[in-house]
This record gives sequence, C-alpha cells and structure tokens, in this order.
Amino acid sequence: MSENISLNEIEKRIIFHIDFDYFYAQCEEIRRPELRNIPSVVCVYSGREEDSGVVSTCNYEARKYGVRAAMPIKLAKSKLEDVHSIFLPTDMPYYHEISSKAMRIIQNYGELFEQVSVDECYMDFTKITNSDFDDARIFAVSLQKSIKDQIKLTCSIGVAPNKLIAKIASGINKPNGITVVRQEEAKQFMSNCRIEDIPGVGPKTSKKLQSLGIKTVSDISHKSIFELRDALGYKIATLLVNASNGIDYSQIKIRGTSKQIGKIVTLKKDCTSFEQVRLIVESICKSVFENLENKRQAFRVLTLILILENLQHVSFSKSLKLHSASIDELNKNSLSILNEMITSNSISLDIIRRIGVVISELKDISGQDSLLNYFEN
DNA sequence: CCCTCGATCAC
DNA sequence: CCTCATATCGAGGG
Repeated sequence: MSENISLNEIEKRIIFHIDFDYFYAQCEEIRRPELRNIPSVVCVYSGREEDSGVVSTCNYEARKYGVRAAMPIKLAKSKLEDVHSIFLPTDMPYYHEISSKAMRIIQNYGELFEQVSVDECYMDFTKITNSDFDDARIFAVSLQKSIKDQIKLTCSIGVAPNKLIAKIASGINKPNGITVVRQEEAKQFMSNCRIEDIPGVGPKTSKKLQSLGIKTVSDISHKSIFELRDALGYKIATLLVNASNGIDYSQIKIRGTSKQIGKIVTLKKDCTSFEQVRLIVESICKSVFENLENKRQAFRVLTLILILENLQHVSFSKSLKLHSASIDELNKNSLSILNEMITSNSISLDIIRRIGVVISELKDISGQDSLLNYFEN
C-alpha cells in the first residue's frame, strides 16, 4: 500500500460496489419489454460457423434452463430446445448508452467514483454517510430506486468496508439486491466464502491452492504471505492472505482513458491463404486505428496475438522508437510481426483460429496540428 | 531500468 | 461446443 492514508481512516470506509443485473439482456428488455417473460440470450457470434460463439449474458428466465454466461451458443440452444426463447447479438453502442445514463446517476450521489466496466462501478460513501452503515443502506435503496425510476434498470449493491468485500457482497442477493457487510463482520464474512469467490482467483490459482492442501478461506488466513509466495507470486499471495482476513487496502481510483486498444477476430474456417490473412490483419489495424484516432492518441508499442486451433496463445510485440499515429506504420509493423511469427515458430496458416492486434503505450496528441501522420519531435 | 513474452483473470 | 477487451503480474534477457 503506497497511499498515505492512516489505518484508522482505512477501516472507517464505506464502499459500494454497484453491479447492473444481467446487464446486456436487461438492456434488451428495456427496449423490448415483451422479452421479460421468455428466456433471452445475448450472444457474441464469432462468425466462424453458423451459431459458433458464446453466450455473453442471459436473463433469469434462461438461467432456469441452465443457460450461463460464457457458454457456447450451441450448448445454450440445446438447453432451450422446444422452449420459446430468443437469441440476440450484442449491441454494444446501445448498452454503453444505458450504462452512461446509469453511471451518471450514481456519480451524482457524490464522492469518489470508479467505473470498472460497462456494468460495474465502485463508489466511496464514507463522508456522505459519516461511516454509518445504517445510513449507507438507505443510500443504497435510494440509489436503486433512482436508477429503476429513471431508466428501468435494476442493479445489485454490495456495501462494505472495502472494495473486495463490496464486490463479493453485490453478487449475493441478485438481482435487485442489497447486501451490507460491516467492518466487524468482515473476517467472518470472508470465512464463509469459497476461495474461488475472491476476485483474482480463477481456475489456475484455485488448482495451485488445492495442490497445497488449502481448501478454505480460513486455511489461507492461517498461512503467511511468505509461505504462499513461491507457489503463487508475491502479489497474489499478499492479496489472498489479506483477503482471508477481511482486509483490502486498495483505494477507489478514478480511471482515465484505457492504456491499450485492441481487437481480436475469429477466422472463418475456409481462410487459409496468406493474402486472406493479410487482408484480415489490415482490417483489424483499421478498426484499432480508428479507435486511436477518435481518442486523439498515438501508440508506441504494438502486439500481435495469434490463437491457434488448440486455443494456445502466441504473442509478439514490438516497441517503436517514437510514438506514431500513422496507419501505414501500424499496418507495416503488424504484417512484419506476423511474418516473423509464422516463420520463426513455424506456424502454418491453417492452424490459426484467431488473430488480434493490440496497441499500447498510448499518448495524447490532441492539439497537434497533423493528426494524420504524427511522429514525436 | 527497459523490453519482450506468456499467463492469468474476468467481462 | 471455445468471444472479446483490458489490466496486471512475473520471468528472463539486456
């Protein structure tokens, strides 16, 4: 913890984690209320084949049949066979519109605000509530009501002494729920959680812990960071030991613009010639570059990512000497990296499933006179 | 200290 | 069956 804030102040915080319920599917219900009564599934279609892709979100009606986020569309369809249901593609611009309206309402409540994603944010309510959890609950109810009244959107709120617990708590009484965890309940609350409930613990970390014989949050709380460091790395070890004791010092931080811009696409099955791949890389570059232009920024690092048939990821990156805002530069470098990757790793074109381009080390160039082709100095 | 690359997470 | 975008960590090499 590098922030200079006293422990005393840290422990008196009241943090909200606000999570919009089944967000994409609920957005669809907002513009088409008739969807409320039937299972609806919002999907990311990869275009590789008819119905290839995954479920992004689904409403609770669909969940009754076992449909879940990240599930292949084909599997979801099989679960809803013979059921009157609807499958829709994502419409991100529309979801962002709804999201901004809701986020604006939340921000108007006052203090430090951190938007984590399109459907999730944190807000510090310490001052407004004077560290009183009863007050905080009233604010949570009022916030839910404002959002519901103004845009017909429901959300779930976790109220806790830190971000970690607020985040876990918001998921407990979903949808349209409020869960309050006080400072004095923090450790007990954590010990009732499963290890996988801790944000930052995924399948890999879970498995490592299991192989160490660690099965519960209480098991972790009896370990030292030192004991876990070798297996998990310093950061995760620290996170886990603190979390298991109900502690999380991380602060709400106002997020600036993103630090990278990227796009990954899935190749059609019949795409095998280098010429086809080249055109795809160029179209990805175009889209990434448009994004960069809109933000009036230049990039210095670009990374090309290949995802192979066996879902293995291979990435190569290149740092430029100077920042660039030239699409030609982006194209040229992407293609040269692609060539290098294919030859040096002896990757044949037909085992490439997905291709991505990411640019990073971004820098604002608004105010520069030539945006089209800008080089530092 | 910078660069590159892979891993992991979670949306 | 297997998307997509972003952030962060850590190792290893210079």
